[in-house]
Amino acid sequence: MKRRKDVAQIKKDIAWNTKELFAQKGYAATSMEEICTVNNRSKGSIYYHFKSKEELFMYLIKLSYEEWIASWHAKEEQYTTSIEKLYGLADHYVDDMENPLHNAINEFVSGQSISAEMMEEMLAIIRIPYTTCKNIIIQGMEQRELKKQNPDDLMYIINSLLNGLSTLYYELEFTEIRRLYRAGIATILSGIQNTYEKN
Amino acid sequence: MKRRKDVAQIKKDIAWNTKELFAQKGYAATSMEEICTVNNRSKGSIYYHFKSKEELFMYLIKLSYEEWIASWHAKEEQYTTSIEKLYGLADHYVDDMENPLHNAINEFVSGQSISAEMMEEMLAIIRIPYTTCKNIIIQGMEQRELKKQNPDDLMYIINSLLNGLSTLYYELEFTEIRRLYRAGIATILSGIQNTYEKN
DNA sequence: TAAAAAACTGACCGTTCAGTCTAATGGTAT
DNA sequence: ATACCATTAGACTGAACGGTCAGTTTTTTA
Repeated sequence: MKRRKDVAQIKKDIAWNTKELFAQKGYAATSMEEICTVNNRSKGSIYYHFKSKEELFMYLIKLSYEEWIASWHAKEEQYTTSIEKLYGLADHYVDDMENPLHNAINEFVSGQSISAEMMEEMLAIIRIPYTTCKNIIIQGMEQRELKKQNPDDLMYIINSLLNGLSTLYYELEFTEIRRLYRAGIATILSGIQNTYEKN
Repeated sequence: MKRRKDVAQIKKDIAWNTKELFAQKGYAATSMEEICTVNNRSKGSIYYHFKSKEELFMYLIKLSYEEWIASWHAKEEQYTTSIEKLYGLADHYVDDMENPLHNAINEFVSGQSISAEMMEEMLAIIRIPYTTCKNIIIQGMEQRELKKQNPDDLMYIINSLLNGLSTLYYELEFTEIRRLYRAGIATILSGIQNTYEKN
């Protein structure tokens, strides 16, 4: 009863092969023909495994975020303090930056033809990194490494910073970008305001 | 010798009418037919004023950023300290957030069919807010309001934070978002790390 | 007021797209 | 060997796309 090939694995392969395309060109501008090309597969084959472009995209998004959170949990164990974890999280964002599906997702959900439940599903996926960040923050406050304040606010702020830095992809070298991510965390930790009076 | 209508004004009208469309649906997913609809104009009329969809888009981007920097310069005068200006800049980002062309721009430049000089032009436009931010930072350091450090680093960090926060558009209320922008600046100013030893 | 120029229209064109259909392929069980 | 069926290939479809153009209407010119 065993199949020639593991169908689930084929679906994953197709999705991963397609990630770079969606990440670089966006959802609408990526054609099914191009998807066929990068997969060395025919249209019939792709449509045998996915009933639509939309479904393939959603599948890829889910897969990517599952991968993201899984590899973070693996990394997280090697850090102890929450401050180390914040720097580690910054690194994790950098490692993931080469294929930023973020823009494609925004384009996808902004397009009119999206059902309510799909929207809900997408929002739930997007919230994963927020939760990850929030947990670190809460730990940091419990351990008194961080000042006590609204954890949700801080979660949004740190996540926005790390997301926003990804736009430097086209402007700076990779090592420079990594340095800036860490500098961003350092800045948020220690602040930039001069505590001495002027003069 | 005066024309019935000012051609330059018509071009601007068309561009502004189209802004929301590009902002919400992205570049590729916005069709010329839709652009005609929101302008109450025929295809021929649009193409009479713009030689291509691409040109219309570039024109809109330029216009938007000119508007952005102009209205900022008007606001800036009412602030004195650089810290006030940073909060003011955050507000300015919020005011501009309803039609974020940012994603459309990313999609546009990532699409393959873009000439080198157009790419250069686009990058120059995108750099406008960076420069704006940098000037505030330099002033802040000169006035000793801010700690001395690499101004470029800080410019990238603050800009990334303000850009990144815009993705909260779909998740939070407008007043909540405005509060978070200010909280973001406050956080960067004073830092989050506890300066007391733990225990 | 007649002629020229500017502004505009919408049918039309070639191309590209997501998705469909059917025939071919090849592994597996009997 | 044969029958079966999961899988694949790629020609095909209809809709939608960006862009063009011959021709009409409106305004300016002189």
